[in-house]
Amino acid sequence: MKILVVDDEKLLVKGIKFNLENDGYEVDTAYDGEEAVRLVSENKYAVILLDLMLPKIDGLEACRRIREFSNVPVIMLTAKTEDNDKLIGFEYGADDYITKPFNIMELKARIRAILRRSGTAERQDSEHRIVRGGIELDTLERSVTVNGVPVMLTVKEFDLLELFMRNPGRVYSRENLLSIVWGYDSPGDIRTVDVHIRHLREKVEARSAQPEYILTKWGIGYYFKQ
Amino acid sequence: MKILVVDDEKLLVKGIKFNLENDGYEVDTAYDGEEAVRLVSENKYAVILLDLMLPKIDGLEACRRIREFSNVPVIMLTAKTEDNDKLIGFEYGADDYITKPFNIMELKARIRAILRRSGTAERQDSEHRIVRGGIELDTLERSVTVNGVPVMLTVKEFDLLELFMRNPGRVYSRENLLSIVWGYDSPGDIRTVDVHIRHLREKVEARSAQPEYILTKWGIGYYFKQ
DNA sequence: CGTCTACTACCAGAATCTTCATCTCATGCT
DNA sequence: AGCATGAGATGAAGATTCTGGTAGTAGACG
Repeated sequence: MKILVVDDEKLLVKGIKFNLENDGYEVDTAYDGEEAVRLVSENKYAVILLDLMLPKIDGLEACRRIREFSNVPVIMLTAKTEDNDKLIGFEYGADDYITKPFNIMELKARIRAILRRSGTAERQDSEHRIVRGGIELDTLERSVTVNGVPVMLTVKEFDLLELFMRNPGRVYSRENLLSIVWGYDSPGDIRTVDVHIRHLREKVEARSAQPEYILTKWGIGYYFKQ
Repeated sequence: MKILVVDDEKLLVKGIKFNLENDGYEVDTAYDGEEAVRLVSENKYAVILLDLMLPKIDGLEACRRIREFSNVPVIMLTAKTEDNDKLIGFEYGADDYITKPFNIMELKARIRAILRRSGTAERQDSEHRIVRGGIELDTLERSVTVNGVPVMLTVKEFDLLELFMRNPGRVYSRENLLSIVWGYDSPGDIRTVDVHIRHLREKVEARSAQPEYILTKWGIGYYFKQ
């Protein structure tokens, strides 16, 4: 399951690569349109993430050229300003688009949607309902119940919980969480994570002082009970 | 459940494909009449959306040729100007027609109607009457009653309500709603959705300040009470 | 031309997020 | 065991973002 990430911001590319690889995808990278087209012609990708603004050949043109020989799904990464990017993207053959800045959770959701649509390898984590212990989470409804009781979560709380529940046992540092849930360009304070974890525990745990699900790995970060 | 979309406006095709795939249909595309006929001869489609103006072979001729070997339902996509398209289309074997520009809800409704008629896989959401709580919605009459009292809705209000009632609990972002209800080429402001939601609430809810049916998912969008 | 619908801009209040100070507790050392 | 240290938990306030409402304009339609 290979994904190609194309953007001239190397930092962004590295961040996305890191996160997607952690999710079990294989990730190639390119920094300009020419290289992107070449890579696509030489490899078989499940999805391509393509920035609009690129050196040499821009994203739209690259998309058009790719379409000449491949039907691989393309997700365009667009800047917020340009309202029409969406349309233009579709016109040139893109399958979806996402506006920067985005957070990794959202990007992953789009990738899952694309893979589901293209029928590629229905992975366990492409499900929109996740149940672990007494916690049930539905990403379409963005709803959560604990032992059958509905719980209202805020956006950040929900995104945190979804990430944890998709990867139980895996420990995330605060830096990881900031970059995944808050976005790659979050300048935020590291302690902010603590506060949201606390709020999440208050809503999800029976006794937030002795958490049962969202546990602390001392000196490292947080994780969801295996 | 495969659908073939044929139009030379790639933008339009992509938009339709995107939306129909999100609804769980499989979508093939073609950009001229020749390719369309070839695809139909090689695949089994539940419905074909066929533009009138096409390169190589126009829509009518393509429709006629398809009819020589297949009874697959055809919905013609016609430009607004030509009033007689309808008749001509039927004459050449089309089953329905829809004038551009249309919005996705309307297109989906036509597709559902065709599928219902052709007896293909009677899906739950192909019903034309939906009742949830005190709200009854009839897509054929485009009428709505709340606790038995008829309510007059505008086009946008009705489309919003229909979408919500077909997918209770599912949360839609404003972007989702814009692209689904407003259409593939909507340049619209995101706040417009809020205003229509408010109007809808004023007509459907007992107290629109404490909505019972059309609820807000803070930071995400709107959804219909489960 | 008048009426109805749709769209946009703007504002105030509410919900959420962030920051910071303080408290508590796990850890490692003596 | 007792203590120092630093990491995590907690509480509260300020900043920010989001929503719902008002209002006014544009556009469609008869």
